[in-house]
Amino acid sequence: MSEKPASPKSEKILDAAEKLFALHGYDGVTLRQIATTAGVDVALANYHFGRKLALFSAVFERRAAHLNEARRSALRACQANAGEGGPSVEQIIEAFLRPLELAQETGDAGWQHYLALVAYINNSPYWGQRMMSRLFDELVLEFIDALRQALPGAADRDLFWCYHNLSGALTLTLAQTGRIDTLSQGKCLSSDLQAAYDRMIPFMAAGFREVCMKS
Amino acid sequence: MSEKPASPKSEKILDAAEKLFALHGYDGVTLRQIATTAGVDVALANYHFGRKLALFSAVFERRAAHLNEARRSALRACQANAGEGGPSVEQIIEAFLRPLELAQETGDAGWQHYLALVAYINNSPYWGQRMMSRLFDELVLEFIDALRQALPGAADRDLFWCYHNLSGALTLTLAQTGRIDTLSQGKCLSSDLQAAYDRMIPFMAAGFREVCMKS
DNA sequence: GTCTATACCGTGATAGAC
DNA sequence: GTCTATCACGGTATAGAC
Repeated sequence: MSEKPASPKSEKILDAAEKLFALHGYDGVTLRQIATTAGVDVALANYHFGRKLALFSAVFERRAAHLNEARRSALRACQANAGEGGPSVEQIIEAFLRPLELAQETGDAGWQHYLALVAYINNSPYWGQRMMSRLFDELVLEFIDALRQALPGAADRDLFWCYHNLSGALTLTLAQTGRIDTLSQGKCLSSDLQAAYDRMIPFMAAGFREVCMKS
Repeated sequence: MSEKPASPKSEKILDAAEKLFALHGYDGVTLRQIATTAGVDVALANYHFGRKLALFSAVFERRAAHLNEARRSALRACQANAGEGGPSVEQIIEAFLRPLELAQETGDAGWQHYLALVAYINNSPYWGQRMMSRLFDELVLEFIDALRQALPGAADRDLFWCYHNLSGALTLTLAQTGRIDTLSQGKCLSSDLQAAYDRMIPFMAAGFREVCMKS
């Protein structure tokens, strides 16, 4: 699972780029800032990764397989535990979300930055279509298949739009913008992922049922 | 409602900036691109608006009052139509969403770009907290008050987190990234806002009820 | 008051010397 | 692997035309 880094410094570069791209977006970050943050020379990023865009892609790809694996095994586990009818909508959504919470609970700040970067990319009219599908569609379609089974008779269009709602709420959560902190005057905190997921799971499950089972 | 433009060309600049900022974000756009798109000289943006950041703010502010007014009167209207108990969760959410649909149906592409820009800002860890609250919190809190009334006994924290889910789904919708087009293999289209809102309203209403009325 | 032409100077990505 | 040079492009100020 853990590929050995090409070099210690190239990992530092990826870490720095991950953090800065997540916060400021692709164009909001310079290679110089990345190099400074990583404590290396400006040209080293170029040496290891080539052009800026390739570095961006490398950051995006670095943790994608890990993430997909964690989600896939959570889905498999809940499918194995479920009876003949398969897992419930709640269980499937939980399998989709909880691995993200765990990733951010490891204390590895890198995961938090990575997920904020995914949020940035997913919500971008420019990058969203360009970069998400290749790495994530296959697994997302597995989840949607599972949901289709849990929601007999659901129309595909309804399923996809419901997934869109889930994806949007999740994206805003991962971005951790701090907006809910202000809006709620401190009653809720962007950084409190457990509170977010605890409510997202029943919320989304009820939404899926309402829209997909109205028949 | 329609303030007269400071000059014909300054409106062109705002239109161009709105479109480009929405697509590429603040740092992804140069003043030269904006000027070229607007068909004016580079220095004119500076003359009318000052620094780049001030132009960005001007774009963000230009349509905010219109949008808030449209939403506020939709809320007032559904409150007036409702009986003693006040409007339902569905009606409140509809009042929150439908004005956006209408704005984009006027054929004015500017509104579409503007709403995509709001999506960009709302989802940005950098701009989200910095720019959303001043213009939008007051009205959002009115909506949350209405929801609190429609969901008796709801805890504030639950209400805010549910609003966060609604806001996230809406944000991804407004960004119109085209991702759902690919994921669904054309069964759903980002540009089909009516399809999105038709499902968002029952979806979100069911989610609010599930989380806020579990008592 | 509105707008254009142009110049300034810092900073960016990237390539080539070491 | 690292240091440094290159050269284009960025935001912005100024001068003056209409």
